Amino acid sequence: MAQEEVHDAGLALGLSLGGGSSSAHRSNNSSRLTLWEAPSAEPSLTLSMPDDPTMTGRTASGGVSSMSVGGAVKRERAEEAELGEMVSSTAVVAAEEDDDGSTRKKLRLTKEQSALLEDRFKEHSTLNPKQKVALAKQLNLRPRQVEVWFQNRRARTKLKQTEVDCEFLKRCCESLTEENRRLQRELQELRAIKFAPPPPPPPPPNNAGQHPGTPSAAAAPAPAPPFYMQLPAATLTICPSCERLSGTAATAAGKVDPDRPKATHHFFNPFTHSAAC
DNA sequence: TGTCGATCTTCCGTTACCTCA
DNA sequence: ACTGAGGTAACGGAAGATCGA
Repeated sequence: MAQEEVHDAGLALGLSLGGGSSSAHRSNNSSRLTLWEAPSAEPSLTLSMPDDPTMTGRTASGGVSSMSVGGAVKRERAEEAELGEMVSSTAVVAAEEDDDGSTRKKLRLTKEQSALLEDRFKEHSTLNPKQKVALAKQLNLRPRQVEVWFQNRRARTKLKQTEVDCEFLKRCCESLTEENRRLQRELQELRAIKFAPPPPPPPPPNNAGQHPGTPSAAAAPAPAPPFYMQLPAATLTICPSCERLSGTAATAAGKVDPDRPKATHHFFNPFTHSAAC
């Protein structure tokens, strides 16, 4: 891929002076200077190897080179600058240079890091920049890594949900197919009755109630309602804003059976995942 | 007030690394 | 020891939103 094309050939070097001093550097908005309070009282010197993908385009002065490689990377540079290169060596596995300088070593998050990220994700699936930086600081990771983790986590959640929805639709489809077959059979039977010769004399009373045209009706138990009918279908309406089916219309009309459970279930629409409704 | 460019955020598809059976 | 599959960190690009000139 072209990712190596943007790697700064130079050795990225972040230098911060300790003793509680503040360092000033440029954020990604080059017209703005931000002050950063050094997190450590100790003088620190952080070196990153040239092929570290997260250091793309950074100049040796810790600023941002003129090479434009996309908003996310530029943003990350600024965020890292704000963090003052506080990332520990344990977090940065991706720094070994290969012979051709084209490797992309991969960080493996620790259990503690994953657990904390999961906790935060449960609270909110997105992070604002402040939260991101704070969390990165807490985890001893780069903000970009936290950001990427949340992106991938959202993608995994979505994929999982898609699988669940797919399974649900499959069952709906099977149920509808079976129901269709049943109705077709019933239709054929009704047609047969309509065009059949006059019925024989009425059957004995113990057979009362059995349909003359359905000899198997008494023997066969009543079929279970199809899968889709187990849903409160009568209360389903399509929400115009999100195209989901919902159960509000019948409820609003006051025609809902009080014994029936409230139709709070959001019928699945595979094409919209909006939670706005 | 409308337009334009820069920037940011998120999503998506993909790549590449790592682990494990 | 080798290998293929699966998981996932990381990437680049597109689209949409926001902001200042």
